[in-house]
Amino acid sequence: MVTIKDVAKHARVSVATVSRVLNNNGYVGAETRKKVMTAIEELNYSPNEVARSLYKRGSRLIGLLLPDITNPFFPQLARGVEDEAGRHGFRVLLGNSDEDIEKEMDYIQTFVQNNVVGMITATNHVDYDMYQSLDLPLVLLDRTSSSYPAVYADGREGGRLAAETLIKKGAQRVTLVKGPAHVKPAVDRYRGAVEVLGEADVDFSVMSTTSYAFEEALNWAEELFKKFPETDGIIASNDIVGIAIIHEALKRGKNIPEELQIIGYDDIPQSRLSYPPLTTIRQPAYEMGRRAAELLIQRIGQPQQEHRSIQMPVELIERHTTRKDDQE
Amino acid sequence: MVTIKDVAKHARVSVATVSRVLNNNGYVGAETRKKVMTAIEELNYSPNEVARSLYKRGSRLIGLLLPDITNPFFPQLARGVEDEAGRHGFRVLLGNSDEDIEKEMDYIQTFVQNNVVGMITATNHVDYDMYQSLDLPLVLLDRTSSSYPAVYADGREGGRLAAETLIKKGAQRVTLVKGPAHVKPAVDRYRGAVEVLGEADVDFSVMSTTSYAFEEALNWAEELFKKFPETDGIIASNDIVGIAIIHEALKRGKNIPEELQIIGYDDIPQSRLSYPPLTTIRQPAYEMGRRAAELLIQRIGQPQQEHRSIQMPVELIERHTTRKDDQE
DNA sequence: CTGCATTGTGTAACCGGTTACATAGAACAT
DNA sequence: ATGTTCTATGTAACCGGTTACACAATGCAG
Repeated sequence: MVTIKDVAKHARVSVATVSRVLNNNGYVGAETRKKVMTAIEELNYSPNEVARSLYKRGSRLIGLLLPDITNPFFPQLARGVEDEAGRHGFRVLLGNSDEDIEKEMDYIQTFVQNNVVGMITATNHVDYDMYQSLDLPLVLLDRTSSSYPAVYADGREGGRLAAETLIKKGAQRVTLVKGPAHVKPAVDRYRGAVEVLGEADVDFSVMSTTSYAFEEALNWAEELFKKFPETDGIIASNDIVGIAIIHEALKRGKNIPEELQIIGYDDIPQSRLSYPPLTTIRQPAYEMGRRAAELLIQRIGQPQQEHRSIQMPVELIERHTTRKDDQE
Repeated sequence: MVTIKDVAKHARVSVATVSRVLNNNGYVGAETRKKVMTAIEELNYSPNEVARSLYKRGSRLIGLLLPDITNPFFPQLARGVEDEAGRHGFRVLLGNSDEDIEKEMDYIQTFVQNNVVGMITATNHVDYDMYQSLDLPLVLLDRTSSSYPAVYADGREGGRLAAETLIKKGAQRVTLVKGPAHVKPAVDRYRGAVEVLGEADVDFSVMSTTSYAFEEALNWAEELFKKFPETDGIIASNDIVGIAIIHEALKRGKNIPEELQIIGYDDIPQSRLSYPPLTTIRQPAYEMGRRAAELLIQRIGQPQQEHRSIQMPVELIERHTTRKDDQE
């Protein structure tokens, strides 16, 4: 490994001078600068980030904690933060918590041990000691809290929008699929939907599910049709179960959207690929990730700043699992 | 931040002693050990990984370079390596190359700057200087090379298997979708399929595509049916375009699998969710990631070892876009 | 010509760990 | 009793950077 000392020796200057040209601070003579530059070139030197980080007490790393990148909603968030972070010279240390506190704490410890300069986390547990005692810039992503800045989409509004849409399009017996109770955004959108359904002139039932896992999505769908065979409008807890429901409905010979309307949540990329393509409530995932990184980097610059949260708009993406306007 | 010095002071011993109890090496008296342990507890101390890494010239980080975690095949690889790495106390620094050499080189630099102890990479460019001059344990994932150990699935065999299956099930006019030319595994499976199709008594045509992106998948599908409306068997370049093809076929009123059979590649989780569920060639992605991490960690232990590659089996997953055996 | 500010460069302390080496007491062998 | 080995602990060098500080040369004002 070629170190700053090698460069210094090669250029016949001190390490301090090399460091100064690297960081472009302090005084360096034009002549000297050139010598150093060539030495760096010739030795193909690149500074050790670890050493720098030790002295500076801060790396160029950002910790990113997500529930599970295997769920197609999250890779988009991740790319958003990664791309924006990269644009500012930061890199991402990624952790999947699987919504498990143990893992979450482990990762946070790792982040701290590696001197990350900030953290972005999609957690339901900001109120734990672990976070409280952290004195790092921190931004919540896809989650909210009164104590930290956050970037999130309005789940309640999303839930309302889904329910309103279904009602407006003439669904009479709505089934609302409720996501896992320990996942905050899932309950937000559930509540939003219930608010609207409760006020409207429709029958509705709720089916609870306990996970978003692919493997179980088809089971939820099957269970749903067993319990509520007469339903003519389904609000899925997310696009995955939405797509699973399309599958199951088609299997049972239901006509979509004439007999049965379905509306998903998230607008993951594959929801336009289903047939019929899934109507859904879009969360701008990539953009959310990007904004979170932006916010974090801003706070790394001025940590004192009072915190600002960003609520992103949700949006109805009308595809073909809902009817063309069926005004009452 | 609480450092080893604070602990030492608090326990009235030297930093060396604290370090010795932390690492469980050297001699430490029972009494002293206890004192140190309590001090650690009381101060809630956890050692700074950066400092350790500097001295040891090696962190507990592994660099993982993937094309794009937004493509659902890769998150599974990523989880495989992450989980296995975690089991051995390693963490993952993730980079998305987008199959772009610039980005790839940037990430590699970041990895070495951060003293990663090893790298796992899905690259088509192992032969570049960047890699040659690297003296880190390195394993290829989902790619091959004669110079490095690799974990990959047999693409040629997968292509053959897909073609054989379609032929055996009675397809007469096969369309083979060829993936991007610069992605190695894509051309392997293409070649495998061509081998079999060339020998068989069927007509076949090839349609070239230049990306795996979601946004374009439907366009490829549309183009395919325009160019080859009479096809009765399609080998998709991966499951995403497979699913897009199902969509387009259904839209055009084709009966699947009676009129048209489709076979995908990868077995991403969502391919069982399509309707009809997609028959596909499975690559054991999670397991591949896991094995790659395993292999890498092994090599970190004994770097001299001559390198072993692991070829994982591909497997036909018969779902409902192919017919129940239609023996000739 | 003198004094002060500006420019250029080097020396060494520092970041927070690990470990080689020194030192000393205890245990054991002869 | 003495030498040797084992156990226990501390001191200080080291990892590869950054930067405070010291010092010298130069420029410029008065």
